[in-house]
Amino acid sequence: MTASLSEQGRVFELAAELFAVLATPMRLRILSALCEHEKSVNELLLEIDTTQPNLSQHLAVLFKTGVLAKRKDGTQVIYRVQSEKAVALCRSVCTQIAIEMDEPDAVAEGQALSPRAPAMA
Amino acid sequence: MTASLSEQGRVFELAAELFAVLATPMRLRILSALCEHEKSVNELLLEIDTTQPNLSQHLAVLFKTGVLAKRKDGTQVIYRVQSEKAVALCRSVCTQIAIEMDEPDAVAEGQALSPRAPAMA
DNA sequence: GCATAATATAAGTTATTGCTTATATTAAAG
DNA sequence: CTTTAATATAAGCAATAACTTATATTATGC
Repeated sequence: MTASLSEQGRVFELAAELFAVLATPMRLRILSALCEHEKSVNELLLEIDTTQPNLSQHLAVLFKTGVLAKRKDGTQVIYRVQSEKAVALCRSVCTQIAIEMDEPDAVAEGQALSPRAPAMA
Repeated sequence: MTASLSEQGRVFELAAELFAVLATPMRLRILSALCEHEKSVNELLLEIDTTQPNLSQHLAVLFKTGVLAKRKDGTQVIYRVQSEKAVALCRSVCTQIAIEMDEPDAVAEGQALSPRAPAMA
């Protein structure tokens, strides 16, 4: 933290924006699914359990913020990961959380996301 | 990404929760201020430019999620960073954004948070 | 004990967000 | 052309979240 101090305010705004984009389980699920390989909306719809419009909306958010890229193939639209850095971010957080879910002991001593729930933080 | 696959759903929920906690400039500012050293609410109030209740509320969020810890000293409450991992996360994101703000060139080629705005992603 | 300083909580307001249902677009197939 | 498949957009709604103003709590100093 403690960025350049000159445009610090702007930095925090942009960082908060990025965190907000990743702050929903649906979008993390989508991102995770696309980590395997690029997929069409229909393919995603098969494994993600939501409605088509809802999926489209989330994809739009991820696209607009540069996390995903898309390409048209005939009548289909194929999405793929664009920002490897965003993926790396999610991966490290999720990995850490998964670890702490398996080790409920380490949680008690103050590195948890929540005093009760195991987490990353 | 792509966590344990067993409790993947829960992992995404917790990860999204953490991201949500960090998804506001105010809380990033607070965290940044507390990175220097622990501070009382009043001290924070001097450098953060918001109202006292608003600050208290944000501190409560950061405390409840384990990002901050607090300690009472007489009539004061002194907050400090509890989750070094959360700090590391913010630091890496903010650093990356600051770098990209200084290098508008690198942004154009698809690693930006937004097609327009420079960012982390 | 009373006044005051420091912090927290409550209540109300507004804006945003995620979801749903319904409709529009676009392209391929026939 | 017309129909159908694939995706996007629009409109509406309910829940959440951040902020404000006002009030409550708690501890200290007199």
